[in-house]
Amino acid sequence: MSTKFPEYKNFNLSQINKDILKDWEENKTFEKSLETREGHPSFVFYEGPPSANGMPGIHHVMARALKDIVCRYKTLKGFQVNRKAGWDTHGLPVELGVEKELGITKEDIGTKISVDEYNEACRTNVMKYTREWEDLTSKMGYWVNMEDPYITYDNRYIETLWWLLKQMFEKDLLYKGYTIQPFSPAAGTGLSTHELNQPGCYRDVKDTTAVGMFKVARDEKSEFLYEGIDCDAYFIAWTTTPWTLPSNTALAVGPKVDYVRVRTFNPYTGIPCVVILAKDLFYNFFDKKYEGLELGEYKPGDKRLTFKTLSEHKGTDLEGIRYEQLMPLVKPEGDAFRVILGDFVTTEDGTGIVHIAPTFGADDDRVAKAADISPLILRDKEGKMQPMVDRTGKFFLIEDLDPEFVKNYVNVEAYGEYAGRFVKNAYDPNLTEKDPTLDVDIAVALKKDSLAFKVEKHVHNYPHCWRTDKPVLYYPLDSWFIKTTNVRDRMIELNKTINWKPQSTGEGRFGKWLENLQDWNLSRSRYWGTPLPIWVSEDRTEMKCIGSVAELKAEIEKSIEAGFMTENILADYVEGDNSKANYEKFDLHRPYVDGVFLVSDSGKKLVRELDLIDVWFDSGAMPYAQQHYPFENKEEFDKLFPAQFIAEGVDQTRGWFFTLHAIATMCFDGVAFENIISNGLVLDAKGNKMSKRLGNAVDPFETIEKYGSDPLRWYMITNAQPWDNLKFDLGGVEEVRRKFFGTLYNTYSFFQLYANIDGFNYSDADIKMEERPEIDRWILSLLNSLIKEVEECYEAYEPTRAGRAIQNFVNENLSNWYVRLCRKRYWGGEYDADKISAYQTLYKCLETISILASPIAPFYMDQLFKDLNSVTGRFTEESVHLVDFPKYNEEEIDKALEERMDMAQKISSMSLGLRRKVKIRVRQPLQKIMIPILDESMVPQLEAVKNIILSEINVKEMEFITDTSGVLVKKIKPNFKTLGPKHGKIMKQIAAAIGQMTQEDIVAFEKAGNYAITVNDENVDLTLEDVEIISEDIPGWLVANEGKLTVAMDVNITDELRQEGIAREFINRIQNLRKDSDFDVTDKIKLEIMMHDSINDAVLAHKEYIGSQTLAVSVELVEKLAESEAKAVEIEQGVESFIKIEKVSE
RNA sequence: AGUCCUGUAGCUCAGUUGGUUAGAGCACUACACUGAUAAUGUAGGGGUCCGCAGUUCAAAUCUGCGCAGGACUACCA
Repeated sequence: MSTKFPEYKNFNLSQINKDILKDWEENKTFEKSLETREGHPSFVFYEGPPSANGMPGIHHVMARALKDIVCRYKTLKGFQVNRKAGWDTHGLPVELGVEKELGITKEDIGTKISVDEYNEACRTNVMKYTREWEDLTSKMGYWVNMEDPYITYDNRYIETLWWLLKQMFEKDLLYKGYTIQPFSPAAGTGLSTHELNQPGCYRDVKDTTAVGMFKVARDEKSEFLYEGIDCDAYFIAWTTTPWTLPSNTALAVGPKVDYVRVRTFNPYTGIPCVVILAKDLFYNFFDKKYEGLELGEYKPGDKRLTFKTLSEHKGTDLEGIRYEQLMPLVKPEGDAFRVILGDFVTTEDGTGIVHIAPTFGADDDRVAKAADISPLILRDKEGKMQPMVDRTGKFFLIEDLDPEFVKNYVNVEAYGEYAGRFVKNAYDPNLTEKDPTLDVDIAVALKKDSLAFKVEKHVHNYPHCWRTDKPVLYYPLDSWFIKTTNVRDRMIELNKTINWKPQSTGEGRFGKWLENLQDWNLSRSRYWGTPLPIWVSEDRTEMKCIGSVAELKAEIEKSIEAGFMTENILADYVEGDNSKANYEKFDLHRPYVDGVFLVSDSGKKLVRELDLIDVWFDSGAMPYAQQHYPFENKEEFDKLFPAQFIAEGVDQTRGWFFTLHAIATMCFDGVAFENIISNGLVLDAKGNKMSKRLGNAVDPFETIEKYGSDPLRWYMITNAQPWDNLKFDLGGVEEVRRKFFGTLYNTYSFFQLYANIDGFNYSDADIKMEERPEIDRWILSLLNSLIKEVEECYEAYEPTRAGRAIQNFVNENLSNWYVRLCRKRYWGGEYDADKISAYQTLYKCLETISILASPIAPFYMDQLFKDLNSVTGRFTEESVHLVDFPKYNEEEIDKALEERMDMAQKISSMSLGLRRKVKIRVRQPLQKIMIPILDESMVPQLEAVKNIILSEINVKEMEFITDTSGVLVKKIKPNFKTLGPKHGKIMKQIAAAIGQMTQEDIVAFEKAGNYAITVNDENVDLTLEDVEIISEDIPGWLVANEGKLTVAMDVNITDELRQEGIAREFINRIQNLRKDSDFDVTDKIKLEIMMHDSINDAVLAHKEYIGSQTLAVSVELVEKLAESEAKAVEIEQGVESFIKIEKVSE
């Protein structure tokens, strides 16, 4: 054990970072933090897997610091906190990265490059930055087990996913359907919302829009719309994509929207007609100017369209009314052309009646399905159902359709006009933007047939494919779904049991999302990902879902017997052997699984569905898959699930948080996590998003290298609540380094300096609390309050508050008050009980801080802990991260003491302020201050801290004035908190009445204890509780006040005081000189002072005092000093002397 | 478009159950202190608490409507 506390020449947190890291590695501290907690209750934490195909950024430090803080804290509290790292390895970003690197597109996969080669490239590429990730993890001090991470492409991981999928399959939660999804005909692929949200995808474009006229079918139901008219009635509906009009099969009206029936004329052909539209949008189509005109004043070709409102109807009145197909090119197979209700219909634009083409709009599809309306479907040569537009973006050619279908459903002549036309010119290699579009041609045709009410160009925001720059279509695509809507209510219910930080993300963002939950689209038409383990017969009547490798192996055997396969790719796999080697004998990825054909129970050949599953399923399944459950860890699973804590960015709300929750609900009917922190974004100092492109991204490696990770972590955690966005500013990191770590380091250096001189090693018994001086008991009281507060904050998952409390304690209380006031106790003098108490108290504070702050600043706090413990050996643990969290001692918390020290601080501060006002420096002693006493309890409180105040402000006496003489000028203020509830409305008058009280009134009030006033003929009885009386002034004195406290200062300087002041000036100069001469703190000196009339008396009178303060063995006043060996000093304005100091050897 | 978050000093942030002089740090200015010294303290200037309306004796705080910034989701005639 060392005898000296280590001394540092400089303070380099970056170096400490490296030293401690090395120490942790050598001593296996992380492993020990788990081993020493073996057999303790476990705290379950899940690590959300990052993808290692990109470099880690500064925002990762944020999320990981949060995780680390909680895990380290829980370890201190005695829990065993296993944390397994993981890698997210599948998915589109990986594939796109590889495509870019290899310079290929999706279409090249399987042609220019084999699927096998492609996936191999992905497998390599995805781990490209593994080393950088591991490096950052280590340097930032994030403790997580990187030795044995879970990797989502591992066959064992995939096996668990298959098992989960099979659970869902058997619960009937998997189905295949189609949805309307963004589709890029130019790229021939569907687009994920992620791709659609790339910057610049939504652009303003100018398209031809049309208002179509849908003729109301006249029957019993619609008769009221034909009442009193002599022409046809039409619903009018607007569309920005006229090419979808041939696929119209319904019209939607708003249930609460009011509609009007208007007699007018077709603006293009002048034919009389009646149109129906939303009342609110009436004037968008009819000009107010012509309101008064008679209908008959209109002549065909006129610009001024006359009109007359006939009747009003509710949206609900229109529901169910039938209309004639607008463009009868193809007949639908089922029920269609009916008015339905749509909750999304507004009267913001259009006509308040919405054209529904279920094959080309997501909303359209949804409402049509709900109302049993058929989409307009064609049948192609293979007999497959298709929308009117093929995958290249053109209307199907007649020769590509099933001839039987064409015969029965297609109006060949009418359809032929449009067959083969591209719906956007951009898709047609032969066309430019200048050529007439299909939209225009359709609009023209409608005009000609008197079926268009308005045709115009319109600018709207439309999505474009980020790869081809061409417009996107909404298009029906086949997909596998998980029926999450079946468990929606259960998910909402379970979500209420989760502790979200912040609460609003759980209730609001996540909760609302659950309420509007749609089925989870599981399919991805890609190559690198977990294959869907479903095999289907060609006629789609039979299918099998495979839930394990063993099951697949057995099924392949059957298939070989049936003659569909010749070889079992799983032949070498040994069931029950969970070793890595056994699972590396095969590959569950494409293309290998695609080559597997199975046999159905009735003997049909089964082919695998080519889809991969959504990568979010991979990560959402990590609670089970990281354990290879249920193939391994089946028995102890209740110890591994659910997580007590997870943390990720708020952007994961609909990602990881959702998939974790969904899978846990469906497969285990429980929550996957109990407490969760979702942190906000890390922005640059100006509040902009960081991006490599803009060059404003902060490099975490550089930052840690420069400052060390402690200030970085401390800054990130304490600057703002983690769920608020952080405007990251390196200046803030620097400030934290200086203000918090610098102060703490200074405090330690101070302690170390004197403790080493006195040989303090905490071997003495603890000085009893009651024997310690006031100021020690005070800082210990605060320390215990701090332990309590910090513990509560950590328990509540609020590290920000914990860090701020610690910082405040260190800066304000420990350094700025305790150490400052106690300096003299350490300096010189005997090694007595007071000094021991001082060392023990300061030591205790530093030691406790090192533990309390260790979760946030793991490096420096460990260094501090080790440095302290290296001499005292108070802990057997070698690292702060292995000890137990301190217990606070309620008995040591003394609120009265904290309060009176607070008064002492205020009085000192006011007194120093007064000195400044009259320009009397603190070194000059003054005779006394006076403090008016308003409340008898103040006297003992102030008595107790009297000496602290007097020495702090360099004043000899403190006098209390109880106002019997009436010298105090008092001020009275109403106490709104007590008066408000009692008197309510007349508060203002009461306040005014109190304000007008005279000095005599106040004195009388104080004596009697109550006071009656009359306000608005109402008698109000005031008690002393209802007011606050402070003394404001003492006439003739220099006075300051703050709150209830008032200080009056005697600023007369007697000769005696002046001499003492001069002595202190001397001491100051001598100390400076000692320091300039590089003397050691303990060196003894001989001192000679040159005489000067103004100082001689002072030096003589305080010779002893000067000597004791400057360690001078002799103090001599001399006539003359040679200039070469003496130093000139100015004691006060115009008074100069010379001093000579000389070191004396022992 | 919907949902959620944020808006307080030049900057970064506190601000308890509504209670009457709205705070801290940084930066700036001045002064002081200093054997903790590449520190430190004291004071000063600096505020439409985003706006408007409402509730209340009393609103930075509660309610409503807006505005601005951000995130996510969606994309619609």
